[in-house]
Amino acid sequence: MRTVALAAGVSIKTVSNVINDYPHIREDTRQRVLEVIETLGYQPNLSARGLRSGRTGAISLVIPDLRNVYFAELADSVMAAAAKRGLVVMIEQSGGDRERELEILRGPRMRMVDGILYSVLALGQEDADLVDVPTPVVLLGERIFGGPTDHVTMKNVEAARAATEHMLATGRRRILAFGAHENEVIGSAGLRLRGFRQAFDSAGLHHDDALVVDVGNWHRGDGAEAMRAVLASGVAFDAVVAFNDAIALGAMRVMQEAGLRIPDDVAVIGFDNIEETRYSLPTLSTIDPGREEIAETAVRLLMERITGSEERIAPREIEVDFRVIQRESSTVTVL
Amino acid sequence: MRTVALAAGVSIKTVSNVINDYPHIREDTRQRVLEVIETLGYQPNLSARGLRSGRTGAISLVIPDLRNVYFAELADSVMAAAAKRGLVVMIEQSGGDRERELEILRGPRMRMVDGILYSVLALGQEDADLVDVPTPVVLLGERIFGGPTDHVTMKNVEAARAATEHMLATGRRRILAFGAHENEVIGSAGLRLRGFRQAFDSAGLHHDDALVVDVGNWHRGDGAEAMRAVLASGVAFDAVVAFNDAIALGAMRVMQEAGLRIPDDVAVIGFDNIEETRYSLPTLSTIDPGREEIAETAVRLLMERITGSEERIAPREIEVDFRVIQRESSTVTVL
DNA sequence: CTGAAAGCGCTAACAA
DNA sequence: TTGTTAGCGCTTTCAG
Repeated sequence: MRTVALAAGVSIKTVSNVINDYPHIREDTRQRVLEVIETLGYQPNLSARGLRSGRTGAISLVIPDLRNVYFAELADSVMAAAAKRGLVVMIEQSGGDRERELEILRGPRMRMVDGILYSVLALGQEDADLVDVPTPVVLLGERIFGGPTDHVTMKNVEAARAATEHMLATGRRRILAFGAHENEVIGSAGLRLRGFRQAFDSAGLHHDDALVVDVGNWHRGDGAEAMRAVLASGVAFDAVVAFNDAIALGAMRVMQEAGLRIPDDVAVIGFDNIEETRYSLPTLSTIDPGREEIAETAVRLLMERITGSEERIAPREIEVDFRVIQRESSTVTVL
Repeated sequence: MRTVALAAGVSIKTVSNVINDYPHIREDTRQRVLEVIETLGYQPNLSARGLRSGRTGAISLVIPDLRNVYFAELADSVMAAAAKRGLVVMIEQSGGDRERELEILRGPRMRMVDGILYSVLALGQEDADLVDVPTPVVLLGERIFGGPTDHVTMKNVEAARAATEHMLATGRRRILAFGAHENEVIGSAGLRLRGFRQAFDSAGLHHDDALVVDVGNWHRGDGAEAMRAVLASGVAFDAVVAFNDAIALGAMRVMQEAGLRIPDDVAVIGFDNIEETRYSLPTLSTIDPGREEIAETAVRLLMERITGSEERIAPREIEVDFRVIQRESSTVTVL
């Protein structure tokens, strides 16, 4: 920078002003400085800037696992939203492990970023206070509500209810609630099960508890395994509301192997609208959780906290809209 | 840090020594300092450290697209390898666009990291010199060989040959080379086609050029589309060697819709061993490219360049071993 | 084994 | 509109 100043015949400060688009600079001075920067190939040292200004231009995205397509797609959307604002994204994987989720939040790495998008699986409502760290945090997901930070999530209850009503509308009655977590009230599984039940209740129908299926980890293999157990148990069903796409796809595979036709014998709907649902055989009906809007909103809220003129604004809870996407797996069979 | 030094009754330098595990410190001094750090909740300022030491502890991973499962899994492996060395990873997506790939490399963001893992799709051999930037770079992928930087890749030719030989061994002869790029010599498509042809040549068999199928982008949808065209053309075939898993899966779907049985009518093998291949129906035979080893090796080489005692070592070309993974899609049908 | 002092490259406050 | 100066928090000589 000193070299640039020298070569352009101005002071260091002027160079700084040019770089930062400080408004009051004579046009020819600016041009001269820009030229010199170009010819010398000068690039600002981000560490120094970070040290001085207290801002690094990076945010962190903490997620359980990139190999999980939902989170890879979320990361993609977050990076797009961040790039629009000139931010880079550092991704940290927690593996959905509680200790690791906390460790990451407290770790020195988080000092390298201006803010944190924090998508947790293991932390729960009782950990709300632990999320209160000096760095701005925007929480994602369904594990903690009413915590000390901004929170962006989807309308889980309503979405699950809509998915279930979609199944009821096609005439199905023996519907699996596929992906429950026993005793969970809050969290994706708990909320989605609640929405599922609401659909039955308000239709004045009874739902057989034998049709509530626990699936531990919501990976494809878990869905496959759980479906095998269901088939082995001999319980009768004509539809599946799966609480995410991965387990829906795993379950579909097992049903097809067992000779069940989808949607003729069993209709299926998932959750997340991952890309693969458009290409599976049959294509999978699902809930679009508004991933891009979630990412965009989360980054926006985080930026507001970072630039922080509104220091004392209360934590905000934002619920993004969803859409029911009907595909082959829940088509009404025309006879 | 000053506060810590004060509270512990030592100098700033001593605190720094403790933090950096400088060897010659009396044990009780170290303990005292560590205690104070703990109680005060001190955390070092990474920007300042970066400014002073010239190292930030971050590396960048430049990839085309996280939504592409192969790259998401690669990113996962890279992050694991980086975490082992205390590094954090910044991911940049290029979209496989040439301008963007170059822009990223030259951008100010790259000043925030100690090194770059650079996985390009659009850049080609003729761009080799452009990759020669001051920051250490390790190149991934098949677009540039013999460039100015270290390079880690898989044995593409050999792997494609092995995949094809696997098909030949199961008695197939009308084998589609699925995913070619016309006129490409280097690059994944070119190399894999070369390996494909080698298998035929050394078996003394002729391969019908009508069975070489161009697929532009190697996304699932492209594979589906290309397979539709093949079926419409009426050309006969009994096996598919697809140059990646995504197009293999897309093609499988189309074949199944068309009533072809896999592997009975058509055997299929892909490339990449993405997780989904273990769960598709049927499960997909594939080439395991040694993703973890690629990531581990790439990070190791990069670290060597960063710590850089071996400044003048010549660029290294490393080819990682692959494995043929046989699954349902290429099982020999027992009659 | 520990302390003092310099300076990494930048921006903010103030002065001219 | 531009220049001068101080200092962000740390590591690194160099002395003790």
